[in-house]
Amino acid sequence: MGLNEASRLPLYVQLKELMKEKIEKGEWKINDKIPSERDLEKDYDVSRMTVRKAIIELVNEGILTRKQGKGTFVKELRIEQDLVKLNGFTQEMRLRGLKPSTRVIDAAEISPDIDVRNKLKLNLGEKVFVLKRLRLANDEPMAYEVSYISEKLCPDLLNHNLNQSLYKVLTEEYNIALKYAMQSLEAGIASKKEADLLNINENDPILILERLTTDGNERPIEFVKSIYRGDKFKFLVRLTG
Amino acid sequence: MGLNEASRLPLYVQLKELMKEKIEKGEWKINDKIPSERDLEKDYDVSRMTVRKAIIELVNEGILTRKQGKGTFVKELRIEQDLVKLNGFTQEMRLRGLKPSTRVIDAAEISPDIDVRNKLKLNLGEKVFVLKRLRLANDEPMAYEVSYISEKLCPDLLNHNLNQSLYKVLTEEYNIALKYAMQSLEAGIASKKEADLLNINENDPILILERLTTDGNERPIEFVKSIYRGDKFKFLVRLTG
DNA sequence: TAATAAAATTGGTATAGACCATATAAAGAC
DNA sequence: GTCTTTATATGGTCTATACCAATTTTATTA
Repeated sequence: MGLNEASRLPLYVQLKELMKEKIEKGEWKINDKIPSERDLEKDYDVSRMTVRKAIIELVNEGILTRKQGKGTFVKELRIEQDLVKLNGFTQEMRLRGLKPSTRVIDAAEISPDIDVRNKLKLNLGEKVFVLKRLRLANDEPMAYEVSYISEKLCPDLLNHNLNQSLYKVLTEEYNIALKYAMQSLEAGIASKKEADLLNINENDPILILERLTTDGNERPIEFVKSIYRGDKFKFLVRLTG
Repeated sequence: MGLNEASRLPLYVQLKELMKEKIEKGEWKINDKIPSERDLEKDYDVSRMTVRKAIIELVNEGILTRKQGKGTFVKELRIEQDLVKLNGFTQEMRLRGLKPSTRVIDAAEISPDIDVRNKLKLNLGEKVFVLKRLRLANDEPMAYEVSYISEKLCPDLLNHNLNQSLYKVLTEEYNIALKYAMQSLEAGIASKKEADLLNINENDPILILERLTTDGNERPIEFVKSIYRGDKFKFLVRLTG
Protein backbone atom coordinates (compact mmCIF):
# COMPACT_ATOMS: atom_id res chain seq x y z
CA MET A 1 0.00 0.00 0.00
CA GLY A 2 1.51 3.26 -1.11
CA LEU A 3 0.64 6.89 -1.07
CA ASN A 4 -2.49 8.17 -2.70
CA GLU A 5 -1.76 11.21 -4.84
CA ALA A 6 -5.48 11.69 -5.44
CA SER A 7 -5.92 12.10 -1.71
CA ARG A 8 -6.44 15.57 -0.36
CA LEU A 9 -3.88 14.89 2.33
CA PRO A 10 -0.34 16.07 1.66
CA LEU A 11 2.06 13.32 0.75
CA TYR A 12 4.19 13.85 3.82
CA VAL A 13 1.13 13.46 6.06
CA GLN A 14 0.13 10.22 4.35
CA LEU A 15 3.64 8.86 4.70
CA LYS A 16 3.64 9.85 8.34
CA GLU A 17 0.36 8.05 8.98
CA LEU A 18 1.63 5.04 7.12
CA MET A 19 4.74 4.83 9.25
CA LYS A 20 2.71 5.28 12.43
CA GLU A 21 0.52 2.42 11.31
CA LYS A 22 3.50 0.15 10.81
CA ILE A 23 4.55 0.87 14.37
CA GLU A 24 1.08 0.42 15.82
CA LYS A 25 0.62 -2.85 13.98
CA GLY A 26 3.98 -4.13 15.17
CA GLU A 27 5.60 -4.30 11.75
CA TRP A 28 8.20 -1.90 13.06
CA LYS A 29 9.02 -2.68 16.67
CA ILE A 30 10.66 -0.74 19.43
CA ASN A 31 14.34 -0.11 18.65
CA ASP A 32 13.91 -1.37 15.07
CA LYS A 33 15.79 0.57 12.48
CA ILE A 34 13.41 1.82 9.85
CA PRO A 35 14.29 2.02 6.15
CA SER A 36 16.63 4.85 5.22
CA GLU A 37 15.44 8.10 3.77
CA ARG A 38 16.72 7.08 0.37
CA ASP A 39 14.98 3.73 0.56
CA LEU A 40 11.66 5.31 1.53
CA GLU A 41 12.15 7.84 -1.28
CA LYS A 42 12.38 4.96 -3.75
CA ASP A 43 9.71 2.78 -2.18
CA TYR A 44 7.09 5.51 -2.16
CA ASP A 45 8.28 7.53 -5.14
CA VAL A 46 8.50 10.81 -3.31
CA SER A 47 11.34 13.22 -2.83
CA ARG A 48 13.78 12.83 -0.01
CA MET A 49 12.64 16.13 1.46
CA THR A 50 9.09 14.80 1.69
CA VAL A 51 10.36 11.72 3.48
CA ARG A 52 12.44 13.86 5.81
CA LYS A 53 9.49 16.05 6.69
CA ALA A 54 7.41 13.03 7.65
CA ILE A 55 10.21 11.53 9.72
CA ILE A 56 11.14 14.77 11.45
CA GLU A 57 7.58 15.25 12.58
CA LEU A 58 7.56 11.75 14.04
CA VAL A 59 10.84 12.55 15.77
CA ASN A 60 9.29 15.73 17.20
CA GLU A 61 6.39 13.64 18.44
CA GLY A 62 8.75 11.34 20.27
CA ILE A 63 7.92 8.32 18.14
CA LEU A 64 11.20 8.02 16.22
CA THR A 65 14.78 8.83 17.06
CA ARG A 66 17.64 9.30 14.67
CA LYS A 67 21.39 9.54 14.56
CA GLN A 68 23.54 10.95 11.79
CA GLY A 69 25.44 8.21 9.96
CA LYS A 70 23.57 5.52 11.86
CA GLY A 71 19.88 5.46 11.06
CA THR A 72 16.36 6.11 12.29
CA PHE A 73 14.87 3.96 15.01
CA VAL A 74 11.53 3.40 16.64
CA LYS A 75 11.58 5.00 20.04
CA GLU A 76 10.72 3.22 23.23
CA LEU A 77 7.53 4.63 24.58
CA ARG A 78 7.43 5.49 28.21
CA ILE A 79 4.72 4.34 30.54
CA GLU A 80 3.79 7.84 31.49
CA GLN A 81 1.60 10.03 29.39
CA ASP A 82 3.39 11.88 26.68
CA LEU A 83 2.45 15.46 27.31
CA VAL A 84 3.20 16.79 23.90
CA LYS A 85 0.95 14.51 21.94
CA LEU A 86 -2.72 15.16 21.64
CA ASN A 87 -4.19 11.77 22.31
CA GLY A 88 -7.34 10.80 24.04
CA PHE A 89 -7.09 8.86 27.25
CA THR A 90 -8.09 5.65 25.49
CA GLN A 91 -5.23 5.75 23.06
CA GLU A 92 -2.74 6.75 25.75
CA MET A 93 -3.56 3.77 27.91
CA ARG A 94 -3.45 1.39 24.98
CA LEU A 95 -0.01 2.66 24.06
CA ARG A 96 1.03 1.66 27.56
CA GLY A 97 -0.33 -1.81 27.46
CA LEU A 98 -3.09 -1.00 29.90
CA LYS A 99 -6.73 -1.81 29.39
CA PRO A 100 -8.58 1.48 29.27
CA SER A 101 -12.19 1.86 30.04
CA THR A 102 -14.56 4.68 30.61
CA ARG A 103 -17.49 5.04 32.92
CA VAL A 104 -19.91 7.79 32.00
CA ILE A 105 -21.18 9.24 35.22
CA ASP A 106 -23.30 11.99 33.77
CA ALA A 107 -24.09 13.40 30.35
CA ALA A 108 -26.36 16.38 29.89
CA GLU A 109 -27.06 19.48 27.93
CA ILE A 110 -26.64 22.60 30.03
CA SER A 111 -26.08 26.31 29.87
CA PRO A 112 -22.39 26.80 30.54
CA ASP A 113 -20.97 29.02 33.23
CA ILE A 114 -19.08 32.11 32.14
CA ASP A 115 -15.66 30.49 32.31
CA VAL A 116 -16.62 27.63 30.02
CA ARG A 117 -18.47 29.96 27.71
CA ASN A 118 -15.44 32.23 27.33
CA LYS A 119 -13.11 29.35 26.68
CA LEU A 120 -15.31 27.86 23.99
CA LYS A 121 -16.09 31.30 22.57
CA LEU A 122 -19.83 30.85 22.79
CA ASN A 123 -22.57 33.44 22.62
CA LEU A 124 -25.02 34.02 25.42
CA GLY A 125 -27.75 31.42 25.29
CA GLU A 126 -25.72 28.80 23.45
CA LYS A 127 -25.68 25.48 25.18
CA VAL A 128 -23.04 22.85 25.76
CA PHE A 129 -22.97 19.16 26.36
CA VAL A 130 -21.25 18.23 29.57
CA LEU A 131 -19.77 14.78 29.98
CA LYS A 132 -18.59 13.55 33.31
CA ARG A 133 -16.50 10.44 33.01
CA LEU A 134 -14.32 8.29 35.14
CA ARG A 135 -11.24 6.98 33.39
CA LEU A 136 -9.92 3.62 34.39
CA ALA A 137 -6.91 1.56 33.49
CA ASN A 138 -7.14 -2.15 34.23
CA ASP A 139 -10.39 -1.39 36.07
CA GLU A 140 -8.72 1.02 38.47
CA PRO A 141 -9.74 4.69 38.54
CA MET A 142 -7.03 6.94 37.13
CA ALA A 143 -8.75 10.17 36.33
CA TYR A 144 -12.03 12.00 36.54
CA GLU A 145 -12.91 14.14 33.56
CA VAL A 146 -15.49 16.76 32.87
CA SER A 147 -15.77 17.71 29.20
CA TYR A 148 -17.69 20.57 27.65
CA ILE A 149 -18.50 20.60 23.97
CA SER A 150 -20.52 23.19 22.13
CA GLU A 151 -23.97 21.84 21.35
CA LYS A 152 -24.16 23.48 17.97
CA LEU A 153 -21.11 21.65 16.73
CA CYS A 154 -22.54 18.23 17.36
CA PRO A 155 -26.31 18.12 17.82
CA ASP A 156 -27.59 14.87 19.31
CA LEU A 157 -24.17 13.99 20.67
CA LEU A 158 -25.77 12.31 23.67
CA ASN A 159 -27.42 9.80 21.36
CA HIS A 160 -24.04 8.32 20.56
CA ASN A 161 -22.11 5.73 22.50
CA LEU A 162 -19.93 7.83 24.75
CA ASN A 163 -18.32 4.93 26.50
CA GLN A 164 -15.99 4.82 23.60
CA SER A 165 -13.64 7.50 22.38
CA LEU A 166 -15.23 10.93 22.23
CA TYR A 167 -12.63 12.03 19.68
CA LYS A 168 -13.68 9.18 17.45
CA VAL A 169 -17.33 10.17 17.64
CA LEU A 170 -16.50 13.78 16.83
CA THR A 171 -14.35 12.76 13.90
CA GLU A 172 -16.57 10.14 12.36
CA GLU A 173 -20.03 11.51 13.06
CA TYR A 174 -19.41 15.24 12.93
CA ASN A 175 -16.32 15.53 10.75
CA ILE A 176 -14.52 17.49 13.41
CA ALA A 177 -10.76 16.97 13.36
CA LEU A 178 -9.06 18.00 16.58
CA LYS A 179 -5.67 19.41 15.85
CA TYR A 180 -4.32 21.65 18.60
CA ALA A 181 -4.70 21.98 22.31
CA MET A 182 -3.49 24.25 25.03
CA GLN A 183 -3.10 22.40 28.25
CA SER A 184 -2.26 23.49 31.73
CA LEU A 185 -1.12 21.35 34.59
CA GLU A 186 -1.03 22.18 38.23
CA ALA A 187 -1.01 20.51 41.60
CA GLY A 188 -3.96 20.31 43.94
CA ILE A 189 -5.37 18.20 46.70
CA ALA A 190 -8.40 16.00 46.43
CA SER A 191 -11.75 17.13 47.74
CA LYS A 192 -13.97 14.55 49.40
CA LYS A 193 -15.96 14.07 46.23
CA GLU A 194 -12.91 13.68 44.06
CA ALA A 195 -11.33 11.32 46.55
CA ASP A 196 -14.42 9.13 46.53
CA LEU A 197 -14.49 8.99 42.76
CA LEU A 198 -10.81 8.13 42.43
CA ASN A 199 -10.49 5.68 45.31
CA ILE A 200 -8.05 7.85 47.20
CA ASN A 201 -8.12 9.73 50.49
CA GLU A 202 -9.34 13.25 50.88
CA ASN A 203 -6.40 15.72 50.74
CA ASP A 204 -4.26 13.32 48.73
CA PRO A 205 -2.29 15.09 46.01
CA ILE A 206 -3.85 15.34 42.58
CA LEU A 207 -2.88 16.76 39.23
CA ILE A 208 -5.36 19.18 37.77
CA LEU A 209 -5.25 19.32 34.04
CA GLU A 210 -7.21 21.73 31.91
CA ARG A 211 -7.21 21.45 28.19
CA LEU A 212 -8.80 23.49 25.45
CA THR A 213 -8.79 21.59 22.20
CA THR A 214 -9.30 23.25 18.84
CA ASP A 215 -9.60 22.22 15.25
CA GLY A 216 -7.13 23.17 12.52
CA ASN A 217 -8.48 26.71 12.35
CA GLU A 218 -8.02 27.16 16.10
CA ARG A 219 -11.76 27.05 16.59
CA PRO A 220 -12.47 25.82 20.14
CA ILE A 221 -14.17 22.46 20.17
CA GLU A 222 -13.79 20.92 23.61
CA PHE A 223 -12.83 22.13 27.03
CA VAL A 224 -11.86 19.49 29.57
CA LYS A 225 -10.97 19.58 33.18
CA SER A 226 -9.37 16.40 34.46
CA ILE A 227 -8.35 15.30 37.90
CA TYR A 228 -5.56 12.73 37.92
CA ARG A 229 -4.50 10.66 40.87
CA GLY A 230 -1.21 12.08 42.04
CA ASP A 231 0.03 8.71 43.23
CA LYS A 232 -0.72 6.93 39.96
CA PHE A 233 -0.04 9.50 37.37
CA LYS A 234 3.20 11.05 36.32
CA PHE A 235 3.45 13.14 33.21
CA LEU A 236 6.51 12.78 31.11
CA VAL A 237 7.76 15.18 28.54
CA ARG A 238 10.78 15.23 26.32
CA LEU A 239 12.42 18.60 25.94
CA THR A 240 14.76 19.92 23.35
CA GLY A 241 17.07 22.88 23.69
CA MET B 1 24.03 42.22 11.20
CA GLY B 2 23.64 39.18 9.05
CA LEU B 3 24.50 35.54 9.09
CA ASN B 4 28.06 34.38 9.50
CA GLU B 5 28.89 31.69 6.97
CA ALA B 6 32.22 31.16 8.65
CA SER B 7 30.38 30.20 11.80
CA ARG B 8 30.21 26.55 12.72
CA LEU B 9 26.51 26.95 13.39
CA PRO B 10 24.14 26.02 10.56
CA LEU B 11 22.63 28.98 8.79
CA TYR B 12 19.11 28.09 9.87
CA VAL B 13 20.17 28.04 13.52
CA GLN B 14 21.84 31.43 13.21
CA LEU B 15 18.74 32.87 11.59
CA LYS B 16 16.62 31.38 14.33
CA GLU B 17 18.77 32.94 17.05
CA LEU B 18 18.73 36.24 15.23
CA MET B 19 14.94 36.26 15.08
CA LYS B 20 14.68 35.28 18.73
CA GLU B 21 16.96 38.19 19.53
CA LYS B 22 14.74 40.62 17.67
CA ILE B 23 11.82 39.44 19.76
CA GLU B 24 13.71 39.53 23.04
CA LYS B 25 14.99 43.03 22.29
CA GLY B 26 11.53 44.26 21.41
CA GLU B 27 12.26 44.97 17.75
CA TRP B 28 9.52 42.53 16.92
CA LYS B 29 6.66 42.82 19.38
CA ILE B 30 3.81 40.55 20.33
CA ASN B 31 1.36 40.19 17.41
CA ASP B 32 3.75 41.94 15.02
CA LYS B 33 3.90 40.47 11.57
CA ILE B 34 7.47 39.52 10.76
CA PRO B 35 8.99 39.88 7.27
CA SER B 36 7.79 37.29 4.77
CA GLU B 37 9.80 34.23 3.90
CA ARG B 38 10.76 35.76 0.59
CA ASP B 39 11.85 38.99 2.23
CA LEU B 40 14.02 37.18 4.78
CA GLU B 41 15.44 35.09 1.94
CA LYS B 42 16.58 38.28 0.22
CA ASP B 43 17.64 40.12 3.36
CA TYR B 44 19.90 37.33 4.60
CA ASP B 45 20.85 35.82 1.23
CA VAL B 46 19.76 32.30 2.12
CA SER B 47 17.33 29.95 0.47
CA ARG B 48 13.66 30.04 1.26
CA MET B 49 13.88 26.53 2.63
CA THR B 50 16.51 27.65 5.13
CA VAL B 51 14.25 30.50 6.21
CA ARG B 52 11.31 28.15 6.51
CA LYS B 53 13.26 25.72 8.67
CA ALA B 54 14.19 28.49 11.11
CA ILE B 55 10.63 29.79 11.25
CA ILE B 56 9.03 26.39 11.60
CA GLU B 57 11.23 25.60 14.58
CA LEU B 58 10.18 28.85 16.21
CA VAL B 59 6.57 27.95 15.50
CA ASN B 60 7.12 24.55 17.13
CA GLU B 61 8.61 26.30 20.13
CA GLY B 62 5.50 28.43 20.48
CA ILE B 63 7.28 31.68 19.69
CA LEU B 64 5.78 32.38 16.27
CA THR B 65 2.45 31.63 14.67
CA ARG B 66 1.58 31.61 11.02
CA LYS B 67 -1.34 31.51 8.66
CA GLN B 68 -1.34 30.60 4.99
CA GLY B 69 -1.94 33.64 2.78
CA LYS B 70 -1.66 35.96 5.75
CA GLY B 71 1.78 35.99 7.35
CA THR B 72 3.88 35.03 10.33
CA PHE B 73 3.32 36.71 13.66
CA VAL B 74 5.00 36.92 17.03
CA LYS B 75 3.05 34.84 19.50
CA GLU B 76 1.81 36.05 22.80
CA LEU B 77 3.75 34.28 25.50
CA ARG B 78 1.87 32.78 28.37
CA ILE B 79 2.77 33.41 31.94
CA GLU B 80 3.15 29.74 32.68
CA GLN B 81 6.22 27.74 31.92
CA ASP B 82 6.35 26.24 28.52
CA LEU B 83 6.89 22.58 29.18
CA VAL B 84 8.32 21.66 25.85
CA LYS B 85 11.19 24.08 25.79
CA LEU B 86 14.42 23.37 27.57
CA ASN B 87 15.14 26.62 29.27
CA GLY B 88 16.68 27.34 32.57
CA PHE B 89 14.55 28.94 35.24
CA THR B 90 16.27 32.28 34.71
CA GLN B 91 15.34 32.52 31.06
CA GLU B 92 11.81 31.30 31.71
CA MET B 93 11.11 34.02 34.23
CA ARG B 94 12.64 36.71 32.03
CA LEU B 95 10.43 35.64 29.15
CA ARG B 96 7.49 36.31 31.49
CA GLY B 97 8.56 39.73 32.56
CA LEU B 98 9.41 38.57 36.05
CA LYS B 99 12.67 39.31 37.81
CA PRO B 100 14.34 35.98 38.44
CA SER B 101 16.87 35.42 41.14
CA THR B 102 18.55 32.48 42.67
CA ARG B 103 19.61 31.81 46.22
CA VAL B 104 22.20 29.09 46.61
CA ILE B 105 21.42 27.27 49.81
CA ASP B 106 24.11 24.64 49.58
CA ALA B 107 26.77 23.56 47.15
CA ALA B 108 28.97 20.58 47.78
CA GLU B 109 30.81 17.69 46.27
CA ILE B 110 29.36 14.38 47.40
CA SER B 111 29.09 10.71 46.57
CA PRO B 112 25.72 10.28 44.93
CA ASP B 113 23.09 7.83 46.09
CA ILE B 114 22.28 4.94 43.80
CA ASP B 115 19.33 6.64 42.14
CA VAL B 116 21.33 9.68 41.11
CA ARG B 117 24.25 7.53 40.07
CA ASN B 118 22.06 5.42 37.82
CA LYS B 119 20.43 8.43 36.24
CA LEU B 120 23.74 10.11 35.48
CA LYS B 121 25.32 6.80 34.41
CA LEU B 122 28.23 7.12 36.80
CA ASN B 123 30.66 4.48 37.96
CA LEU B 124 31.07 3.55 41.59
CA GLY B 125 33.29 6.06 43.30
CA GLU B 126 32.59 8.91 40.91
CA LYS B 127 31.45 12.03 42.64
CA VAL B 128 28.87 14.68 41.85
CA PHE B 129 28.34 18.30 42.65
CA VAL B 130 25.08 18.92 44.38
CA LEU B 131 23.50 22.35 44.19
CA LYS B 132 20.57 23.27 46.32
CA ARG B 133 18.94 26.47 45.19
CA LEU B 134 15.86 28.45 45.85
CA ARG B 135 14.33 30.02 42.78
CA LEU B 136 12.56 33.31 43.17
CA ALA B 137 10.56 35.53 40.90
CA ASN B 138 10.18 39.14 42.01
CA ASP B 139 11.79 38.10 45.29
CA GLU B 140 9.14 35.53 46.03
CA PRO B 141 10.04 31.82 46.30
CA MET B 142 8.72 29.82 43.37
CA ALA B 143 10.69 26.62 43.43
CA TYR B 144 13.31 24.68 45.31
CA GLU B 145 15.82 22.83 43.21
CA VAL B 146 18.41 20.21 43.87
CA SER B 147 20.78 19.64 40.97
CA TYR B 148 23.34 16.92 40.53
CA ILE B 149 26.13 17.24 38.01
CA SER B 150 28.91 14.78 37.42
CA GLU B 151 32.13 16.11 38.90
CA LYS B 152 34.30 14.80 36.12
CA LEU B 153 32.46 16.84 33.52
CA CYS B 154 33.13 20.15 35.19
CA PRO B 155 35.94 20.09 37.75
CA ASP B 156 36.02 23.14 40.01
CA LEU B 157 32.41 23.97 39.25
CA LEU B 158 31.93 25.28 42.76
CA ASN B 159 34.52 27.93 42.09
CA HIS B 160 32.17 29.62 39.65
CA ASN B 161 29.42 32.07 40.35
CA LEU B 162 26.41 29.81 40.72
CA ASN B 163 23.98 32.57 41.51
CA GLN B 164 23.75 33.05 37.80
CA SER B 165 22.60 30.57 35.22
CA LEU B 166 24.12 27.14 35.67
CA TYR B 167 23.50 26.37 32.00
CA LYS B 168 25.52 29.40 31.06
CA VAL B 169 28.44 28.30 33.22
CA LEU B 170 28.35 24.81 31.74
CA THR B 171 28.25 26.17 28.20
CA GLU B 172 30.85 28.88 28.51
CA GLU B 173 33.31 27.34 30.92
CA TYR B 174 33.03 23.66 30.10
CA ASN B 175 31.78 23.69 26.51
CA ILE B 176 28.82 21.52 27.44
CA ALA B 177 25.77 22.14 25.30
CA LEU B 178 22.60 20.86 26.86
CA LYS B 179 20.30 19.63 24.16
CA TYR B 180 17.68 17.16 25.38
CA ALA B 181 15.87 16.41 28.57
CA MET B 182 13.41 13.91 29.86
CA GLN B 183 11.18 15.43 32.42
CA SER B 184 8.50 14.02 34.64
CA LEU B 185 5.86 15.89 36.52
CA GLU B 186 3.71 14.71 39.33
CA ALA B 187 1.70 16.04 42.21
CA GLY B 188 2.73 15.90 45.84
CA ILE B 189 2.20 17.68 49.09
CA ALA B 190 4.77 19.81 50.83
CA SER B 191 6.77 18.44 53.70
CA LYS B 192 7.53 20.77 56.58
CA LYS B 193 10.98 21.51 55.22
CA GLU B 194 9.73 22.19 51.73
CA ALA B 195 6.91 24.34 53.08
CA ASP B 196 9.37 26.46 55.06
CA LEU B 197 11.61 26.96 52.05
CA LEU B 198 8.77 27.96 49.76
CA ASN B 199 6.77 30.11 52.15
CA ILE B 200 3.75 27.84 52.07
CA ASN B 201 1.98 25.64 54.56
CA GLU B 202 2.86 22.06 55.24
CA ASN B 203 0.64 19.74 53.17
CA ASP B 204 -0.04 22.38 50.57
CA PRO B 205 -0.01 20.95 47.05
CA ILE B 206 3.27 21.00 45.15
CA LEU B 207 4.46 19.93 41.74
CA ILE B 208 7.40 17.59 41.74
CA LEU B 209 9.47 17.83 38.66
CA GLU B 210 12.39 15.61 37.82
CA ARG B 211 14.50 16.27 34.83
CA LEU B 212 17.46 14.49 33.32
CA THR B 213 19.26 16.71 30.86
CA THR B 214 21.66 15.39 28.27
CA ASP B 215 23.93 16.79 25.63
CA GLY B 216 23.55 16.20 21.91
CA ASN B 217 24.87 12.66 22.22
CA GLU B 218 22.33 11.85 24.93
CA ARG B 219 25.09 11.76 27.50
CA PRO B 220 23.57 12.61 30.90
CA ILE B 221 24.84 15.88 32.24
CA GLU B 222 22.50 17.08 34.95
CA PHE B 223 19.79 15.55 37.07
CA VAL B 224 17.44 17.94 38.83
CA LYS B 225 14.64 17.50 41.22
CA SER B 226 12.48 20.58 41.65
CA ILE B 227 9.63 21.38 43.95
CA TYR B 228 7.27 24.01 42.61
CA ARG B 229 4.65 25.80 44.59
CA GLY B 230 1.35 24.35 43.53
CA ASP B 231 -0.47 27.62 44.08
CA LYS B 232 1.96 29.71 42.06
CA PHE B 233 3.01 27.43 39.31
CA LYS B 234 1.04 26.07 36.45
CA PHE B 235 2.69 24.32 33.57
CA LEU B 236 1.40 25.01 30.13
CA VAL B 237 1.91 22.92 27.09
CA ARG B 238 0.71 23.22 23.57
CA LEU B 239 -0.30 19.96 21.95
CA THR B 240 -0.72 19.00 18.37
CA GLY B 241 -2.69 16.09 17.01
C1' DT C 1 44.27 -12.78 11.14
C1' DA C 2 44.20 -8.16 12.62
C1' DA C 3 44.70 -3.40 11.70
C1' DT C 4 44.09 0.32 8.71
C1' DA C 5 42.26 2.77 4.88
C1' DA C 6 38.77 3.44 1.60
C1' DA C 7 34.13 3.15 0.22
C1' DA C 8 29.40 3.06 1.17
C1' DT C 9 25.52 4.22 3.92
C1' DT C 10 22.82 7.36 6.37
C1' DG C 11 21.35 11.58 8.45
C1' DG C 12 22.10 16.87 8.17
C1' DT C 13 22.35 21.26 5.65
C1' DA C 14 21.49 24.09 1.81
C1' DT C 15 20.10 25.83 -2.72
C1' DA C 16 16.89 26.45 -6.55
C1' DG C 17 12.68 26.29 -8.62
C1' DA C 18 7.80 25.31 -9.44
C1' DC C 19 3.17 25.11 -8.30
C1' DC C 20 -0.88 25.09 -5.05
C1' DA C 21 -3.97 27.28 -1.52
C1' DT C 22 -5.37 31.13 1.14
C1' DA C 23 -5.87 35.92 1.98
C1' DT C 24 -5.62 40.64 0.76
C1' DA C 25 -5.21 44.58 -2.27
C1' DA C 26 -5.98 46.86 -6.51
C1' DA C 27 -8.43 47.69 -10.65
C1' DG C 28 -12.50 47.89 -13.27
C1' DA C 29 -17.50 47.97 -14.01
C1' DC C 30 -21.96 49.54 -12.74
C1' DG D 1 -19.97 53.92 -3.40
C1' DT D 2 -20.37 49.02 -4.01
C1' DC D 3 -19.57 44.77 -6.14
C1' DT D 4 -16.88 41.77 -9.03
C1' DT D 5 -12.77 40.41 -11.14
C1' DT D 6 -7.93 40.29 -11.37
C1' DA D 7 -3.47 40.72 -9.44
C1' DT D 8 -0.39 40.32 -5.73
C1' DA D 9 1.33 38.66 -1.39
C1' DT D 10 2.28 34.98 1.58
C1' DG D 11 2.41 30.44 3.54
C1' DG D 12 2.31 25.28 2.12
C1' DT D 13 3.87 21.31 -0.58
C1' DC D 14 6.98 19.04 -3.49
C1' DT D 15 10.86 17.82 -6.51
C1' DA D 16 15.68 17.67 -7.61
C1' DT D 17 20.38 18.07 -6.62
C1' DA D 18 24.69 18.71 -4.22
C1' DC D 19 27.71 18.51 -0.52
C1' DC D 20 29.00 17.79 4.46
C1' DA D 21 29.44 14.96 8.78
C1' DA D 22 29.02 10.75 11.31
C1' DT D 23 28.95 5.91 11.27
C1' DT D 24 29.31 1.39 9.35
C1' DT D 25 30.91 -1.85 6.01
C1' DT D 26 34.18 -3.53 2.86
C1' DA D 27 38.64 -3.90 0.90
C1' DT D 28 43.48 -3.79 1.34
C1' DT D 29 47.76 -4.45 3.56
C1' DA D 30 51.06 -6.07 6.90
